[in-house]
Amino acid sequence: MDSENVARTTLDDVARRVGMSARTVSRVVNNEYGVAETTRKQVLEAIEELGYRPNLLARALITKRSGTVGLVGGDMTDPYFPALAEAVHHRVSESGRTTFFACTGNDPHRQDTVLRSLWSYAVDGVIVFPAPESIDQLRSYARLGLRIVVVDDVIDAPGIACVRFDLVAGARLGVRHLLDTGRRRIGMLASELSPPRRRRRESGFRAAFDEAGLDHGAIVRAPPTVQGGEAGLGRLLDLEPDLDAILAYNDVMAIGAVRAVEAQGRRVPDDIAVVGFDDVELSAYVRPALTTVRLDRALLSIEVTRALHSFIDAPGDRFDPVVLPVELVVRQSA
Amino acid sequence: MDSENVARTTLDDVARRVGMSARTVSRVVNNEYGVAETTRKQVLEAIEELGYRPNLLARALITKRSGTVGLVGGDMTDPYFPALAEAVHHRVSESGRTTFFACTGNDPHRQDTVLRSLWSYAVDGVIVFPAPESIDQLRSYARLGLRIVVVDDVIDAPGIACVRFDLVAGARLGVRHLLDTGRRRIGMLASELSPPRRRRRESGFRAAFDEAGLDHGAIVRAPPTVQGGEAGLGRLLDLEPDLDAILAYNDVMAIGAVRAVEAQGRRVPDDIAVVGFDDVELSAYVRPALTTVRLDRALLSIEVTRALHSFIDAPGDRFDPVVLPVELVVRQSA
DNA sequence: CGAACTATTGTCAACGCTGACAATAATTTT
DNA sequence: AAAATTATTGTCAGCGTTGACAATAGTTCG
Repeated sequence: MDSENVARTTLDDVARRVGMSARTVSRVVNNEYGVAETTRKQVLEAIEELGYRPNLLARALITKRSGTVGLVGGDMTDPYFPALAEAVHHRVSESGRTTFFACTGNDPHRQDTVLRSLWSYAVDGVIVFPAPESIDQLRSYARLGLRIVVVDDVIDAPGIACVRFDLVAGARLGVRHLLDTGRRRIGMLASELSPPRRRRRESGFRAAFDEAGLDHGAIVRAPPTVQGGEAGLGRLLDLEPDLDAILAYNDVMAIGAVRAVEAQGRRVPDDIAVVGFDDVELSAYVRPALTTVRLDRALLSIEVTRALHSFIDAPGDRFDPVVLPVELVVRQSA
Repeated sequence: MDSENVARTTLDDVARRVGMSARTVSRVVNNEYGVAETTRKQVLEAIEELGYRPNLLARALITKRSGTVGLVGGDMTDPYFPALAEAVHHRVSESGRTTFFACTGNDPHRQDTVLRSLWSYAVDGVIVFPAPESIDQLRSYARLGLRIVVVDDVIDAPGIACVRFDLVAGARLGVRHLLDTGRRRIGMLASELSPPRRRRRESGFRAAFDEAGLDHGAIVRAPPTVQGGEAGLGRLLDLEPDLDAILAYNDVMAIGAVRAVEAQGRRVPDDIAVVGFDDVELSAYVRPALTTVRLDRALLSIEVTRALHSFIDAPGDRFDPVVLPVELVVRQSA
């Protein structure tokens, strides 16, 4: 019963079986033009019988294409990721490709490992939520021929396309909503993972106050997690004890903030209003339901795969940066 | 500036640069024994200068090993998955391997595509949450030499290891807790995705009543999502209007059930108690916090990678099935 | 009927790497 | 000093495919 020595069935095996050359079998497998109908049938039968499966490694080694796409995120446990991943997968599969997901933990070193693997497996392209300080790394992979779609950053290089949300506008929207509803002591919970160049929510935050002729409130950075949100809110309150609103980096931090506020015996939104970013499913389920700046994943998945496909199908290596609109979803928390 | 024709640097390129054979360079790259220290340095320099990166495709084609592992889940948006994925990734990376994630949408056909890709890329092994009705498929991939660790199902075949939680005990635990707290009209929200052989929560549910000498309540199957939980609860109430407790397939359904109960103007747990399964992070954040049967992901990730590594490192293709213990986490919902 | 096609199949090299083993140079041993 | 040993490097084939092109058989046409 034991069967360790299961040498994979190869083209040659199938070829021998039907008394033809491997090349002909290859033609059948790839649905190429110019195979007699009778031959095709015979070959297909033999393939079935022998359980032949093409070796994609060998194929990709020659064709330099693998029919796979990589989606590289920072953190799978960020609830923003999974639904986006599903959507991307879906769109990508329409072109007959398989998507593999990987994550970097926002560590440039891990990102390098991941990209190396993907590149080396001749993926047709990757979509990356870049780890901090990894622009040069991305550039160098692009130079090696890897087609890259970068989310949420701007990198001007051949082979790299950029898709991002208009986060500055998003933050403005959030702050304006808070100002409009009478809040004045507004703090911001930012992410400590964002490198300076990517702190666009913070820019928007400041800009909104500038435009209103007001001074902006304190900005505190913490890990973009529930715990981070809780801790960050504590620090924000230390800086500004009579805070009446906060803008959070994402919904997860916002949820942490809400928890921390309530743990203090204060109420959301009565005492402190909270606005998040993302609009993950969770945000509607939580109580109070989160008011948040929606970063529409359906939209993102469309644009990101469009960029990728344009790279794959077109000969060029340029793609104009795309900026996606955002919208404020008002629920209960603000 | 344009640089489309970036032929990858190969071993030969490096070899030519230092005036040695490709084989020697290969030795350096793979840290093999028997290279002069001076040569090694020269080669490393050349590698650096030329930006050489080994072509893993070519390597894997020969060695039949790729240093990668696949984790195949049904649904990324199930919050159980991401943290498990992170944990698995972490453990796997300790052996120097990279993990790729893929999902099947619980569709056997998609699972086939995914496994074919992974197998074909010579992954060292895969961890699979199997799609329904896909046992034969898994068997056949095992026969092709793919090392498989199956979660939550039992398949007796060489090359397949099985790791699962003791869900029967889990359901019993849940029901007993409900009975102990005075509930009598207990319904169950099951998953419509589970094929009969995998309905172990349902078995446990029934068993608990048998043991108590009582008749069990209604079982309703719905999609294992928040919406599914909401809808399922509605149907359960139709069947049994004075329900006072439910056991849900997972936390996500439980959350849906809680929402539906509250939408009806009833209270959790006062009117209807709810017990879930999984213990995802979310369950502690939601209000009322969920009472749930914890399926410890840390534990699962350990066992699952242990199984995988035993396959990879050992010559055998047998691995005794592992059954993991569960525990009831009592919070507010029951 | 021979030339000119078309349809079908085959041959061979190459993709970039490593396994097996051979060759050479340097060092030790007897 | 010759033989044996070790350290270092090289040669060659082949992993399983496909691209480029050759060859053969079958058809069409003037």
